[in-house]
Amino acid sequence: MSTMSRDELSRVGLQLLNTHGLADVSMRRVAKELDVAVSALYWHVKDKQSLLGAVVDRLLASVDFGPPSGAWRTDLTARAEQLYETLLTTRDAAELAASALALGTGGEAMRRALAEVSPNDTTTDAVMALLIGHATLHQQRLQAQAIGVDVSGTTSATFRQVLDLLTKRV
Amino acid sequence: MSTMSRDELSRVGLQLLNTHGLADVSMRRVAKELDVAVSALYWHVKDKQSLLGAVVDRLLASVDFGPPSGAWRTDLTARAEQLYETLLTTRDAAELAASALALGTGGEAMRRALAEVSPNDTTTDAVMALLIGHATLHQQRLQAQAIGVDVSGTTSATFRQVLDLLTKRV
DNA sequence: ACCTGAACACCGTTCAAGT
DNA sequence: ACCTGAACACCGTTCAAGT
Repeated sequence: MSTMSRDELSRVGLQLLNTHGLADVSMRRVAKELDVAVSALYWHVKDKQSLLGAVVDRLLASVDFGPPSGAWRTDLTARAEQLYETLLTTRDAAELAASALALGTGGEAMRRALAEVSPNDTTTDAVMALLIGHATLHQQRLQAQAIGVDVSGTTSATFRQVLDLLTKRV
Repeated sequence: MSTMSRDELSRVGLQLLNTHGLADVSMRRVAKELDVAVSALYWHVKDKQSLLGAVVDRLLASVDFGPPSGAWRTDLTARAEQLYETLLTTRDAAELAASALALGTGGEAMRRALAEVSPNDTTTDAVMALLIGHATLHQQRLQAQAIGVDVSGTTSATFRQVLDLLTKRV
């Protein structure tokens, strides 16, 4: 009677991600939140990676890109920055997305959104890599600053600078 | 009498990484390999992340860069490709390095090696991001191909192409 | 079709106690 | 200084059994 579904699982998963971080998005935690047995989850979802993939997809679905303007450089930059912001804004989202992408269990919407306004595949790949890589590295700054630690010698360029370098405008 | 040391731990860790993958580099597994109690490890190492950081550092120490030639584009490309190869050659190395870099627990040698031959910080940051991002995404291809699954719509550009795009040669 | 309960084989970390 | 043993609080996954 709990109307449990794959969609419901990813909702709870995303909520746990936001409030407690990736470490707390466990099968047991999600089950507890839904007040069901852990084993019940496996009826709706293949395994944990598949659940995490659904969480990434739900997160990406919340990003609203709007229609392309026609100027690819503008569109690509705008979309990349929107995605970058989402990855940094949501707790542990960069790590989550990276792993989903690496395992092929989610996050395809990201690549699709970029490919739609990209002039060619190589550029799409480059922006994807930059996005994932820079977001991953940015974590260190946040982490370090939070503890009040020396931050010199770590990633300092903004995503925008790096993106401009790639699209040849600097 | 077992000559256990921080260095020894990272040696065993790297060996486990190569032979069994990241999932098997656990405190308990390393302890078993050394034939000591798990708790003994905590005398030599703060926690698991610190052990993994030491493993990354050991891996990077095995890369031999050679002195700079003077032409930054050549040097930067060469070093980036060497690092890229290392990340792809060693099992789960991309994921491991990404997490160590993100948490600030290891991998600084990577950034140092690139900065040494890079014209400016923004370029260093860009190459770092590309390196981590592209290596992460590349995993999907390997994973997918291993299971004989459709690989279209995934990262297809080589690291070299993407790197050339960044250093403006295409 | 959908869910429970119990079990299996693991985790990281702490800490008193030993030598 | 360095290590053991035991405990604590967790994991993901499977599977017979229930409704």
